[in-house]
Amino acid sequence: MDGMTRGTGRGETETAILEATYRALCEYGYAQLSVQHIAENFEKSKSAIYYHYDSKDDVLLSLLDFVVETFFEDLEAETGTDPVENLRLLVDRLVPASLVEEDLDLHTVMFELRSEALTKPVYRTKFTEVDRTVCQIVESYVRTAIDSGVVTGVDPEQTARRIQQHALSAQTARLTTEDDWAVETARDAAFELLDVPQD
Amino acid sequence: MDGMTRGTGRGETETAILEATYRALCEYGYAQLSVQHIAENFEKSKSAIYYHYDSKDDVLLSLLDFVVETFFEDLEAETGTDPVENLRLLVDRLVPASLVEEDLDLHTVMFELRSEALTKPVYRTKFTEVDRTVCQIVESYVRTAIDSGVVTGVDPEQTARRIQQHALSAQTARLTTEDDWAVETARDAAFELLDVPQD
DNA sequence: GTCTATAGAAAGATAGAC
DNA sequence: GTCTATCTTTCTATAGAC
Repeated sequence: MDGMTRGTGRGETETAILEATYRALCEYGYAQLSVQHIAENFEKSKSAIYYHYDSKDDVLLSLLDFVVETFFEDLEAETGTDPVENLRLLVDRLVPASLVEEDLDLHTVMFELRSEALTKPVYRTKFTEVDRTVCQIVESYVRTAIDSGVVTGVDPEQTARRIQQHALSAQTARLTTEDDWAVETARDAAFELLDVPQD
Repeated sequence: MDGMTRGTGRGETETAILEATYRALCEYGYAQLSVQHIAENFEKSKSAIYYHYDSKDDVLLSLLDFVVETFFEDLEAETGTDPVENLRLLVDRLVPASLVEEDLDLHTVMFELRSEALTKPVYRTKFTEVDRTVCQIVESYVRTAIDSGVVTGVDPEQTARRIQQHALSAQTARLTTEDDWAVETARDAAFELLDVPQD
């Protein structure tokens, strides 16, 4: 039994293909990505990819699910007992001041796939769900903080939506411009909404 | 002399090619775009495109300039005399509640090109400049409103940056999800920053 | 399941006539 | 400047051996 693939309906080879696609997508971007590029990041041959997936589109749709799973696993990892601290950590993960390479790659792949939502309804539906789920997670954390009495005077739903939006704009700016003040601006705004200091 | 091309260094045919590329980009998206698709939206042949441009990349880089010019022309159009009203109109153009098809296409093309900034430094540099310029424009409008005494208690630079970020997140959400509350959230937040009612 | 080899289509780009 | 025709490369996907 492979720990990485348990319960996802993906075997080891499928996972290896998706990881190769992930790396190739970081390197080339969606527009320049070919099955050959995927194969170069994969220990087996190009044909093996077609044995496990019907088409290039099929691989990329599976990658979408794979990446979204990873994103939410990272987002909800290690929760403590202090509601305000948990909220702070959540916002910090949603709008990180800086990214280690691993997280930068995840954001890059997410954004590359998101950009396909402009022309492909399946992608659009998926990212609608992603953004809704982010809002729901933030909202639940805000509600817990309110119930504990430490955070007051905020509307959980509106606050969650605004934080999600700040995360989205920070991500877009970080990945598509050279300026990093956008991330700081978004972080400041997000923490201001909660009347919670950043550290 | 053609009014549309004056001072841009583009002839009629170059402009027609860029307009065709614009339409093809809306229809197919950057990843699926081919020179053939451009030619299908163009009255002349594929070879004519190569006579006027060195390569597909060359066409798309020219489109980038073309689209950015159009964006800023639209943004700074028709200024009135009331500083607060001008500011309201500016924010309304940056974060429109809804888009007519023409503006939706412009935003779509801008976003398709922006997504290339992840892998292409030239695009990244351009969008860095775009976002900076948007901030500068908003900042100048805010300063004018402050000088007139109607808007008070805001830092022009920070406010401008936040408004630009709200515009970016609204655009991303509008183009990549099915939910439209994101746009309302961004608009509300932007107008709140100025303590100016939306209408 | 994985390989090599290749079919078949589409891509970017050019040649040469007009 | 624009055309048709074509070159060359690259792409997606498959065939058939192992």
